[in-house]
Formats: sequence, structure tokens, C-alpha cells
Amino acid sequence: MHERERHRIILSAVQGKPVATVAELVELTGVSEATVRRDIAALHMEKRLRRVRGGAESLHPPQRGVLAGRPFSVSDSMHVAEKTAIAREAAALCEDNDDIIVNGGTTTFRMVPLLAQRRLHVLTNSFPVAAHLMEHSQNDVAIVGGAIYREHGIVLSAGQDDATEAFCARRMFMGAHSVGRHGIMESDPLILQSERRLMERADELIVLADSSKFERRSALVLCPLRRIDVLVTDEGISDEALKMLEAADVRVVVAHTTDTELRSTG
Amino acid sequence: MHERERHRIILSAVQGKPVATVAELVELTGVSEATVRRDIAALHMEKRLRRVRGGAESLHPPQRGVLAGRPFSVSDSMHVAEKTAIAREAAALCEDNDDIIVNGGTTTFRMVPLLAQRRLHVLTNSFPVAAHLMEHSQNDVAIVGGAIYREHGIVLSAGQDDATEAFCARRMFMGAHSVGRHGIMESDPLILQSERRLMERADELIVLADSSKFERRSALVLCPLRRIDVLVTDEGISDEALKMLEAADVRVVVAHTTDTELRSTG
DNA sequence: CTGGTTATGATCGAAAGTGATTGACAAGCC
DNA sequence: GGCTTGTCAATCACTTTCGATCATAACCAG
Repeated sequence: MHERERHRIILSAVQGKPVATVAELVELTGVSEATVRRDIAALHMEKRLRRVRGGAESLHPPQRGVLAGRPFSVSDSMHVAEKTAIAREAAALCEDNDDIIVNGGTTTFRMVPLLAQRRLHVLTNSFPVAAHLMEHSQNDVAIVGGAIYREHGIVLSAGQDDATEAFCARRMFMGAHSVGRHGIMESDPLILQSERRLMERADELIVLADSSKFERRSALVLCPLRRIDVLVTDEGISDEALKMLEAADVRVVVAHTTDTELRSTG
Repeated sequence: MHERERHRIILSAVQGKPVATVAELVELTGVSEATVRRDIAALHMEKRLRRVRGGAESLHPPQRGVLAGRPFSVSDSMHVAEKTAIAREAAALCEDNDDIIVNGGTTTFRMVPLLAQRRLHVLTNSFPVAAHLMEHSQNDVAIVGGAIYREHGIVLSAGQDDATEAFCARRMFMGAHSVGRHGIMESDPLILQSERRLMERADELIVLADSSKFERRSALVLCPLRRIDVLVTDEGISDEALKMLEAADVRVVVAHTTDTELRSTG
């Protein structure tokens, strides 16, 4: 058993479970306790795992806070004021007792506190959205089936599911990775697929896209601009982008960020 | 039981309910009261939970409703000791990297803190189970699609969905409304349907039923007794019930409630 | 082959974790 | 007020784990 081999085994063992004990690793590698300890110490130095009393554990923290705390750590902190304002305008577009679809995403997630005060029928592919509405509102909530992806909080599956097919919504609210002249763009094919399936179930498509989304490019086209009924954005949108949307018969709602919202970003 | 595992279990348990008592944690972890207290003290120092008299509570106060707070208010408080012991035995039946199905219910929900320290692939129709495993474990979690019923925390839909069909599990863990000579009984046709669909996707069926379930009757037969592979129950089970299960070739595991568990009920 | 380096395994005392016991303290009951 | 019950901190004995040391084995260049 070579040192490299042992290191590989130890690392994979630590990945597989929250904590691997020295005894377990002795069993796995067939070497002495002393050697395992030395290996753990070395790998700890290389920052490939964390040494704990009795064994070792994975460096990568047990994923937390997807639901209760901040839902999507990184991207959620950008353009907070704009997203909040956009969400406010978007939420104003739906009426009590509407059947709506809320697509997963950081911008649409900002709608949730506002939707919580309404009485709606909501279908979503976002686990955090469903969780919050479940806990803090009286809305009827339905969720699509599939594997839950922690990093985005989205439920994805390869095929169609019944929850989606049984649903027929008045409006669908969705974010976007970017918006360009080819239409709404996404970065991930699985997300794209999920959104397409949901889109089919809604009469009206409302897109929430802060102005920075028009500066970006992504690889995959979800749908052409003409498919959008309403696009909610913020004051930062360029004239070119506005003209482009106008030409595609998209109704544009510009959300004005209030002072309080702006303050909350600083 | 490693220190880290205990900490994970304790944190997970504290999330699951407003306050976890020392006795409960002793039961969950299988260590002494002194150790649990030391763990609580340590986690308190790390500001991962709040230490209170008699146990520990979550730091994050928004402990309300279906998810974070006590999931199923009424029935969850009955037969706590038995259910905990049963859940412990049931959780011991699955191995690391198993693909399992966890059906919604108050008894199966008691398994969750124990599953949180494992590395499993879990499909469930219970929203609280999915939410808890998402936040407090590294398990791969999938959820079936459909409308979410707050009172039971269960996701139900009329038809088959893709998340279920794509899943193939080694074992399925399920509770029951009652168990009689006709088989496992349920009270609600929609729940029955959901459970049947899930059952099809598992090789082995493990039923968690405290002894009071044998005294009850329900209207709908989910499946005959012979379909059960393992039934986990408590010491209160009658000889007649045992004979009935034996005759149907059901392997019976009797979970022994410990003193601490019994005390925690009084 | 030789001398030096490195890796490994074993041993042992030190340190840390664990479990049981005890007494102090508070709350509730008779 | 006594009594019980439950919680908790302190203590002690026991076990596990750790780190240091040393001897042996493997390896390598000259």
C-alpha cells in the first residue's frame, strides 16, 4: 500500500461520510494506526481534509442555510434593492385567487414575502419558495417532483411530472440568467428544460430581470422575446434594451427603487 | 458514536422541534447524559444552538409552522418513547449509500435526525423530511411532485410523477394508520394511492408501527401483511398480533424503549 | 555492498473524552 | 415544612486517542 494510495482512500472515505474514524481507516488501508494518523496530519496540512479527534472529516461544510437562512448565498446579495423593487411590481401583477407558477431563482424568491400575504394557488420548482409559502402563508402550494439541488434550491427531474400537468396557471413568474435579442437565456440545460415545462402550463409569462441581465450573455435560449408578456426590470435598463423589448411587443414595467430599498443595500 | 456525529444529530434534533430535551438526545445518540450536556455546552459556546434548562433549542427563532417547528402537532406527541425507539431500530436497518424511500408520517419523521448523519439517497413524499434532510445532512434528496398538504406535511398528486418513476430504492420505510389481519390500513384514499406508488419502487418494505396501531381499525387496506418484509414495533405488541405477523412471514423487530425514553414521556 | 534517508510499526506516557456518582438547587406535590 | 422529581455542576475512575520516541524495514545513490 503506497502513501498516495492511502491518501486517496482516506480522502474518498472522508467524502463518503461526515466523519471517518482512525479505526475505520486502519481497516480500509490495512496499515497501522500510527501511519493513518500521520496521513491524516499530512492531509490536514495540505488542507485536503480536517483533522478531528478520533479521525477526520470533510472540509466542505455540511450544506446549511438553504431554506431557513439566506437561500442562495452568492448571487442573492447582488442588486438587492433592484430585485426587491422588481419583485414588488411583479407581485402586484397577480390577483387574489390567481393560479400562478413561480420559477426558482433569486429574483423571484424576493416575491415570496409579498405573496405570503395573498391567497393564491402556487406551483413552483423552487424548494425554498415552497418552504416559505408553506410556513408563512395560507396559499395552496404545489411543488414539482425531482431531485433537490441544494445550490440553487431547485427541484429538477428528467421528465414530465403529474404535478405540473395537473396545473394550469394564469401567470408564470420567472427570472432569467440573461436577456438578449435572441430571447430569455439560461445557462443550464436542466434548468432550461424545467422552465420550459412550466411555461407550457401558464397563459401569461412574466419575466423578472434586473437591468444587469441585459448586459450578460448565456449559451442557451429558453424562448424568444415575443413569448414574454410582461417584463419587470429596474431603472438602470438601457434605451437599446427598451427598444428591443418594445419591438418584440413586450410590456415593460420599470420598478423604481425606493430610498429604503437603496439604503438596505449599503 | 463520534463526537461530530453526535453534534450533527443534536443540531438536527434541535431543528426538528422547538426544544430537544437531554433525555431525548441521550436516546438519539446512545451516549450518557453527561456527554450530551457537554456537547450542548460546547455547541452553545460555538453559538450553534442555545442551551436551555432541560435541553437545547435552536438559535433561529422562526420556528413556526410545518417545517421548522413541530411538524404534526397532535399525533406527534403520542407514544413518543415508542416511536423514538422504533425509529432508532428502523434507521439501523439501512446502510450507507443505500437508496431509500421515506414515507411521510410522524413515526418515520423520528428517523430523520438519525438519517441526517448518514450518506444516503432519499426519496420522500414528506415535505418536512425533505426540508430537514436538505438543511441538516449531506444526503441526496428527491421529492415527489404534487400539492403540499400542511396538516400532514405530505405531497400528494393524482397521478404518477417522474421523480418516483426514476427512482429505484433498496428499502422503503413507512408508517401506517393501523395494522390488522387484512394488512396495512390507511384512512385516506389519496395517501393510500401515494404510498402504493412509492411501494412499487422499493425492493423491501419496512413498516414502522407502534403497538397501539394494532388496536385500531381503518377503512382502507393498503396491502396485505405478506407484502411487509420487516415490521418494527415496540414491546407493547400483543401475542396475537405477533402470531398474526409470524403467520404472514413478517420479520418483526421489537424496539425496546429505554428508561430515559419512558421518563421523557411522563 | 554500504551508508544514509525515509517510511512504517510498536510502545508508552500524556491528554482528552466518557460515564457514573454525588450533592446542590429549584419546582412542584402532599 | 417535608418530600419527591428533575436538572446540573463537580468529581473520580476508566477508556480512548494522541504525540513522541525508538527500532526495524524499505529504498536509493554512490
